Amino acid sequence: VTPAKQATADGAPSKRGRPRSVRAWKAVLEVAEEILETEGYAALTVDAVAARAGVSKATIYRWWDDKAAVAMEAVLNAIEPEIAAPDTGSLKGDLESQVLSVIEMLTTTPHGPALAGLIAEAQSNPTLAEAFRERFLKVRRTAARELLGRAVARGEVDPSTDLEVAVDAIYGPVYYRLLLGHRPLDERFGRTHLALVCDGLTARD
Amino acid sequence: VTPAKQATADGAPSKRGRPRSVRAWKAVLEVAEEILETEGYAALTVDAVAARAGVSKATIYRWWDDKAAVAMEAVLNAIEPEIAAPDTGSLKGDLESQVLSVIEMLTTTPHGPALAGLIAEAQSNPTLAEAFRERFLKVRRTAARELLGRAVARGEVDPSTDLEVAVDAIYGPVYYRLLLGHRPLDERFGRTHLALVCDGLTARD
Amino acid sequence: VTPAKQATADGAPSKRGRPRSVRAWKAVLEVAEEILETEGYAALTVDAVAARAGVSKATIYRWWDDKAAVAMEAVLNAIEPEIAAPDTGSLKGDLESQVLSVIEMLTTTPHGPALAGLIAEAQSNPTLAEAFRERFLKVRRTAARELLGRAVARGEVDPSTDLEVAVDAIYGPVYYRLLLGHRPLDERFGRTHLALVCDGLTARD
Amino acid sequence: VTPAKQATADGAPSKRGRPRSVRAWKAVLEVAEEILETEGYAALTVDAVAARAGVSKATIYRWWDDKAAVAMEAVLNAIEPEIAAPDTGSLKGDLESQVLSVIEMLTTTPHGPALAGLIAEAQSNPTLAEAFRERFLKVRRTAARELLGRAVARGEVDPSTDLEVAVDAIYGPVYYRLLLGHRPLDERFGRTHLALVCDGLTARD
DNA sequence: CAATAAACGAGACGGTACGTCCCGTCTTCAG
DNA sequence: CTGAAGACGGGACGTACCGTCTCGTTTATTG
Repeated sequence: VTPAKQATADGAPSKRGRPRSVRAWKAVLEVAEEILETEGYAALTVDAVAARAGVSKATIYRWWDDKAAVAMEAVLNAIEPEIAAPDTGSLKGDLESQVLSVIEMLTTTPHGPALAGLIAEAQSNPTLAEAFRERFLKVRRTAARELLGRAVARGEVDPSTDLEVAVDAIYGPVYYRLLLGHRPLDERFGRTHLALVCDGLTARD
Repeated sequence: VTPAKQATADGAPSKRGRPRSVRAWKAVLEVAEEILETEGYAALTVDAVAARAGVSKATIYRWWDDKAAVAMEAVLNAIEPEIAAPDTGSLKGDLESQVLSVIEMLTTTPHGPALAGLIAEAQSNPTLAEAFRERFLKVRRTAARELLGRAVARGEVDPSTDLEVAVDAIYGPVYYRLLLGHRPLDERFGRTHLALVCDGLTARD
Repeated sequence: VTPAKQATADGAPSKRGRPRSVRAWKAVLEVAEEILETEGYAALTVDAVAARAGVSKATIYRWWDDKAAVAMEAVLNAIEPEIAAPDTGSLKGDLESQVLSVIEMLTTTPHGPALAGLIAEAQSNPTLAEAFRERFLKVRRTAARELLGRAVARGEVDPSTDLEVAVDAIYGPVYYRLLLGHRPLDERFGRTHLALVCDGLTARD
Repeated sequence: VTPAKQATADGAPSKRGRPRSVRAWKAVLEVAEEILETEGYAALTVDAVAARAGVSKATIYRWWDDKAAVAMEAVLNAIEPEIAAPDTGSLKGDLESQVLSVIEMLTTTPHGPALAGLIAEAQSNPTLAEAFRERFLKVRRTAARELLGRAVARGEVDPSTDLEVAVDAIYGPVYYRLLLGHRPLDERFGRTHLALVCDGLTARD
């Protein structure tokens, strides 16, 4: 994970001057994550983060555009590594392996509400929206596309299938339930949903 | 559409004193809609609505719980009637008839961003979330369920299919694209998406 | 004393809407005066005034342009009535009566440092400077001019004397000592100084 | 003019290590003077001086206690030499020679506002106040006292006159007009004012 | 001629106050 | 008794300087 602002335009940190404080950087993200997890996105204020982290507001605004940027980095920092997509030998196995673990992350950890808060914020913050797509969505959609690519190679899925639309079919309903909350987002839903998607994807032969 | 608050606790309007101003009620909703459509949810402030509508803030808060309630009613007021779901004789026809018109509404009118703003707000406002589900989602999901019911009756769809999950499969990707914006939400997407869902729903026989 | 900002442009308070809170108005000025007297001008912050007065910052900024305006009104509120200028029958008597009491006010009360702080602030705040001249200086200089007018009428002072310059001769050295602090501003100084000025003013016949 | 801080505690500059940069010292004072003259005391920030002078803030704070010290040295650097007090043979002549040139300096050069800013700052900075008295006021008051001493020697002024009070009578009104701005500080005022003071000082015989 | 020591530029840091904005509530008067 | 007007307390926002603190980089003097 890289910070939202770089010391220099080309992305390489400046070698001159006092180096960025790693302590401050870590403290900000830890506190932000903690607030997000315990009190939710609405309770995340820059003043609170600064106070709890023992950091000045100026330092926060030096490195992040606004509180949304802090929130996103805090969330990504806590989540990112877990994009596992093992090859189980079948489309259904691959899908369940990946999607059920995403659902578990969204519901059994505090990251689900945090991500929802981020997506909410993104509705009125184009910069955050773009960053979210680039740094969160992209890797996950790519992973899903790879999984689908394997299924195409195996002959399970018709090669003419639009994989972007397929990825939407897989993840759309998951985020739909996360954000709208009309029905529980649980394993049972995940399995039923994936069965339906699988049928759709493999029915083309 | 009924206002969020009733005049008295028992739901019956008071008979004494000055009657409520219909002018104020309409003006508030019109101005709110106008702001939502031209400047977006973030620019919708209660002060602005009150000033432009020539209405006092107290009046707004007398009728609505908070600005989110005003926003929701304004949006619903502008959208609601259009839940058409004609019987075209086939699942695919019914789905396209309904979903493509929803997509058109979300993208060619200013209601899409307004709804997205509302959903965003709902992430930190449980009351709004519940009201949104009850007053916006419910009717649309019911309409979709009816359409699916007809397909079951026709024998196109297996009776054991979980229709709630099917509705998620239909609408989830649409709102996913609306809220995340990673890909265009257009007719082309709608048709491809619905073809996939149709295959999934009809593959069970 | 009138507030720095009026409810309406013509100076008359608006009759519509919630009236200005007298409690808030008084609390702000009392707290400001208290801080000025105990901790000095530099310690006077809008946040501190708001917090101690139980008033929101918005309320302060609604009625005063900036903290300088609050400070000035607080100081004037505490000082103003005391512009006594009794007719003692002689120029020297009149001068001592007025100037020695001004010196006493400037040195034995906390108003001296407060006024010095105000004059300091006025160096970089033209609005405050103008208000200070209008609401503090003017009345005092007018009182001094009247006193000199009586001396002219009595024949003690030559009628051709420029009274504005005479007022400067009287008060200039007092504020000079107040602001520069190179020598004590005390009664002894006042008497010696006034004797010199008197000689100058009465030497013209 | 000597800098506010010395290299070592005993006042002797260290002989080891890199010597102080004369370039930096000059650049700081030049930039400070320039800002004072063009934008005023309020616009004088240490960051701005450092940036424009191509000097680090640390260097500024190594040589001066705070920005007030920089400002004072910059002002003194620009003004100091001109304390001329020629013997014209009469009190009035000497006074006009000295005071009118001071008034000219205060009004036709940018030093007047700069000095006013310094005096303002001194109200909340005792160190600056003391330094200002020692390094600016003292020499000028001494020069005035010498001028008065000659008048006493000549028999124009009574020997019992308190010369400190006389100096206040001479310069008090000048700084009073500079700082309060209620009336123009011009040559006309200077001549009228000095005539009055002269009358007072020579009326005692 | 290296080693050493101090001053240098750059610029990040904690801190504090600023003035603005919006929320949801409260208080008056007019109809 | 409602409604417009508009002031209120609260609290977050993002900005601006302050004076301090690292860094890596000169630049003289010392050994």
